[in-house]
Amino acid sequence: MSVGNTFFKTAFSVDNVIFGFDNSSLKILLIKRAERPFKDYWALPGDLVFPDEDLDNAPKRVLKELTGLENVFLEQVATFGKTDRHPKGRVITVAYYSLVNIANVNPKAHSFANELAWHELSEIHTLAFDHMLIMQTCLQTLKSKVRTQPIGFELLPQKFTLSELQDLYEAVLGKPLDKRNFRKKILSLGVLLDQEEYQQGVAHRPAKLFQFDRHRYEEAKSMGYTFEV
Amino acid sequence: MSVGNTFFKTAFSVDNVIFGFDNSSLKILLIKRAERPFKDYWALPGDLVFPDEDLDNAPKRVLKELTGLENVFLEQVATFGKTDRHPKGRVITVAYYSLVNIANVNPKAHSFANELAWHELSEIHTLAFDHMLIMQTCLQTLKSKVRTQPIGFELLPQKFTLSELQDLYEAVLGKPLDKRNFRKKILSLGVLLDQEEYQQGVAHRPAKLFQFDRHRYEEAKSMGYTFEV
DNA sequence: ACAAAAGTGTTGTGTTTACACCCATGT
DNA sequence: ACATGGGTGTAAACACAACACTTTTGT
Repeated sequence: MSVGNTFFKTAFSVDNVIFGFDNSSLKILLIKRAERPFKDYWALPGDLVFPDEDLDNAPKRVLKELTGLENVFLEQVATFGKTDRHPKGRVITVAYYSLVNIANVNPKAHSFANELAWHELSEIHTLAFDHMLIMQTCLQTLKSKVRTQPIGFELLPQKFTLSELQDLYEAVLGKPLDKRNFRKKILSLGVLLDQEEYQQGVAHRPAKLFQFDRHRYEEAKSMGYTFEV
Repeated sequence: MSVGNTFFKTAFSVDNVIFGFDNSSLKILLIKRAERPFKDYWALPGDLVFPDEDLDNAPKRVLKELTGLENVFLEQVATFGKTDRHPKGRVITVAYYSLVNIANVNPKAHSFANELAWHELSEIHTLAFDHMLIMQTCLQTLKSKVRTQPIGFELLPQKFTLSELQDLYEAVLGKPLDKRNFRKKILSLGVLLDQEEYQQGVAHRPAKLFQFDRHRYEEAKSMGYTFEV
């Protein structure tokens, strides 16, 4: 496996599927391409990997440039490398997904050169390159991960109600869940901290607010416990 | 995302963790490196990706060169891209794993330039580069996949006994399983075809041979059914 | 006759599902 | 007073775990 010059013909990028949750729907952050190919198409935010940069750093950098966020959930999903996936040359891309709380996304970042917007998942039908496929792969990963690991919280504000959490799970899994069973299950995990605090100014019985206990959450994660919803 | 020349400094490889199962132990196929760096270390078989080759083709090519096998189970696992993972330069590598029946591996392939051998998993303690990490990541993926998808069969000969299948599961999962529960579970999936045929020449009651029903297996796979052992 | 592995059911325990009504608040 | 979503328990069905003895063959 010698590193000969003939092999430096391939470029290397990352693409980031940034999930957010708002008004009970699941969204992802897209940029509108300003250049050809696929000019004016919506696309996943991404960039080439710098030659002196660890691979995992590239999606962090992209995320921070776009949203101002650091230290959020971000995981590698898969690598896409068909020879014809980029019309301008050979570009292999590593897909990542991240989970962010939309409210925390710095709006200043939107003054970025490219047009930037949250899109509801159900309304995305075409994207540049093979980004549809990449997006669907990441969604699939999110779906299966959310059922067995407590990562849903990453998409919510610090304090949330159980109904908000349930709406989120329903949006991700794309199916309705039983309220009583959902609550029993999620509370039995012991990763929710009762804040003894309530919603205010709602035209119905105010809901209790919960926060999630990052310490117990880490324990649960490392124990690979199972959580079927 | 323009494909500028400054970015063609990175080389691109695949590495393949080839699992086999033999004498009730799980093994992987390693090559002994003939060149520096890591001369005389055991390493995962891999190669650079050709500039005009689909990424997924590269591990197929590596597998075929080494074993003579085609059309076996092969899946992408993850991509490793720390800047310092290869002492000679920047090499990003995509890890794949495959499941093969050791008996089918063409012994002629062993006349390959490099020394080639099956190693028991429990006896592998050091490998070249970051291949230990890659191997462990693939093993982890195999473990979790084998619990929920019927991929174990890929490691066995066409006809096998239920005890052989159980031995395999025990080797992969690293823990003993209850015989009666295992049989109930596996038969209830309906992916095993009773061959009405028995072992011969064994010094005990001969076991029934099963074959697995690829058709039903595909159905089960696509239905994402769950199978906890 | 003995050794070796094959084969086979039942019962208790825990988990999952299905389901309907009262409660607290704002208007 | 009414509309809105919040909050709660129980019973039936199902899945899982634990467990021991008989059968068939070769030597």
